[in-house]
Amino acid sequence: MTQQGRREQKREETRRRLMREGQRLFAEQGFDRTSVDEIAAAAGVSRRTFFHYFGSKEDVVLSRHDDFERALLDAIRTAPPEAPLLGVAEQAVIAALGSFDADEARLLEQLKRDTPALRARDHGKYERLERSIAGALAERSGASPDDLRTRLDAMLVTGILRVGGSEWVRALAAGVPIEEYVRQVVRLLGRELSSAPAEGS
Amino acid sequence: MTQQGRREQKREETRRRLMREGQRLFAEQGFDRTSVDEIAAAAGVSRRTFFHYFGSKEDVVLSRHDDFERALLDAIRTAPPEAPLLGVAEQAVIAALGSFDADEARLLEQLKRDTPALRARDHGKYERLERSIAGALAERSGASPDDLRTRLDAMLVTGILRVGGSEWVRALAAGVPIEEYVRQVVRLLGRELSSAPAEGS
DNA sequence: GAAGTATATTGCACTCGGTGCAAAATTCAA
DNA sequence: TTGAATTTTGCACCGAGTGCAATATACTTC
Repeated sequence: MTQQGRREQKREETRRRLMREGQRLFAEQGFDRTSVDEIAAAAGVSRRTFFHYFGSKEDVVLSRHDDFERALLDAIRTAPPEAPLLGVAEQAVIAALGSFDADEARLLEQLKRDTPALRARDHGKYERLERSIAGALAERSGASPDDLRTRLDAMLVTGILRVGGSEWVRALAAGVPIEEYVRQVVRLLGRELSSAPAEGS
Repeated sequence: MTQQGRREQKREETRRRLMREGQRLFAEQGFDRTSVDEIAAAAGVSRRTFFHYFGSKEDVVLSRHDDFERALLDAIRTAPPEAPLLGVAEQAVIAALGSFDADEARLLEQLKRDTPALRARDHGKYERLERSIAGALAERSGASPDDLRTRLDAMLVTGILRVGGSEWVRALAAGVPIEEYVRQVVRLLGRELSSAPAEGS
């Protein structure tokens, strides 16, 4: 057992290099004007190898989502069973967004702003996330993940994460702490929805 | 002026044929296992021409969205200015979903269920729709479309449309009228959110 | 250290979606 | 009928993504 994890280590290293070079090129010349071949070459690796690390070009940018998805789902699962939905959402989103590098977040947000393909893929991820959240919520409540209420709840959590996250990044310059920001988002949402719709029309 | 709009008429006809054949092939063999060449051939037109009618393969299926997007946005714009958000959402979603063919909706829902690429593109459309909704809401309220509250409101409307629509299609067999269904969705949402989150944690 | 096994990397050929361009066919207005 | 506007088409091209088989590299065993 001279070196147990040299393979794994090298793999990790290559992955990082691909991400670094990818992000750099994207930032410099835009997402669309950067080809996979270019990224692979910059990372000193073959085009074919690139696809062994990332399933798509978009994943170079969006793979970070997997990290905070995990954090979010964990927070939902470990929340006290009697907590109200918005409370759970608040904690979960804070947990997810907390582990986020400011610079990287800003770049990501900017790339998403001017790259339709990236936005589409991004939303595709949110769609899958929403399903996972529905699953986690269903575990908590004992209901089915396909239950209407469960789906609506999942929709809310996802929406808070998405909109809150994006707006928070934009406000990052002001140095607002995440906790406070998310709390305000949730408060705003609660107020918006407590005004009942017209019942008779 | 023998024929004023024969061009336009023929164009419309070709478009319809492409959609019909596309939907048929998708239903028969699945979205992924149907190529653009196949659709074009079935419609008796060249592959290149296909792309003069649809920007992408997905659009063959999703172009209907444009119709009910218009209906939705119109409903938002013409809503009384003092109406509460959930009321506006309710009316708008009813208006949008009302003009929907049941069979086609079911096929679409099924295709979306087992085609990731389609789901992704679908969500991409919702993303754009959410922005449009934010714009319409901003017109009403005088706020900016980038305002946090406006964005959250737009998120809610989109979510109601998306989840409500999808669930409604699943329940179509039971013959529940749209109005009632959407109203229940909104009521459920309102109840969910009126329970305030824990303020001190 | 050498031999053998597992895994990573690579090149290659291929499919498919999508686009630019210019020529040919069609529709429309004079 | 002539000529302009527009549609259709073919063709060549790019880039993303995949399957496969060969080669190189890391790890294990003796």
